[in-house]
Amino acid sequence: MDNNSPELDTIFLAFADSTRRAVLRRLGDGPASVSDLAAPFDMALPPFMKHIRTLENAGLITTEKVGRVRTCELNPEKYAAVEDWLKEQRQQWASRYRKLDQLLKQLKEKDK
Amino acid sequence: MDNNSPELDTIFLAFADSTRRAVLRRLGDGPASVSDLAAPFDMALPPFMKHIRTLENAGLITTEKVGRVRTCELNPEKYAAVEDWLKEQRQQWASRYRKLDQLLKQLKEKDK
DNA sequence: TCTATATTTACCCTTATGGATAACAATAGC
DNA sequence: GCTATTGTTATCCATAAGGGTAAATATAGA
Repeated sequence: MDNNSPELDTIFLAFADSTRRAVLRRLGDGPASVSDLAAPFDMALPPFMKHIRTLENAGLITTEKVGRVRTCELNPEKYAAVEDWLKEQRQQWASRYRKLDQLLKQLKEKDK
Repeated sequence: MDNNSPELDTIFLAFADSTRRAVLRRLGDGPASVSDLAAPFDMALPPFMKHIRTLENAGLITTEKVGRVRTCELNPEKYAAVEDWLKEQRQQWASRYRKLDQLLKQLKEKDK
């Protein structure tokens, strides 16, 4: 993925908020309705819905409305764009900095 | 790292801009002065310096001024916070979604 | 010392973001 | 059919973000 990518903009911006990160974490346990997701937060529903829309626009979650209830679900595939970008960064460091090899190994070690 | 982390806020926000991502990419080739970094962009220096400060505040780069010239250098260690966060996300998916095992393997495969 | 270079400071402007409220659907259940 | 529940729409507000210009600073070099 090119650095000049509106997709990366929206994904990273979506990550840059603790409420949204907490929602993503919660959705890791499985799908949930908007009000269930909102419950832990001291925030009115309309602004909370904006966070949901931000996550959806970034492609990090999908939502579907059935009856009154909108159910949200994690879309882990989208994380691949971030993984790819980070991977490219690491590869570039490796090609330049010899002394960073150790760091690279440490980072990879954590993935295991 | 906790989801409720101002550090992650600043790091992800720093990533959420194509100019800043391009600067990071460039710094992967080695240290550079502010004006050298700014050269490829159709942007005045003062706003460009804001990007530099954003990256520095996030801890993604370090800068040092010697004489007239401020030299910027990548600080790859800081990327570990992001790696850790992504790793935690993946682990949570794995504990819940059986069918995501395949995706996990694909993501790890890309790291090699 | 004069001058060109490399920022830096001080403002200004427009748009985006994160929050709030109030009022409006739309559907589930009795 | 009423009523409570679950979103949604419409505004509004304050602050932050990304951009600009003009002028100041500081040092390198002739």
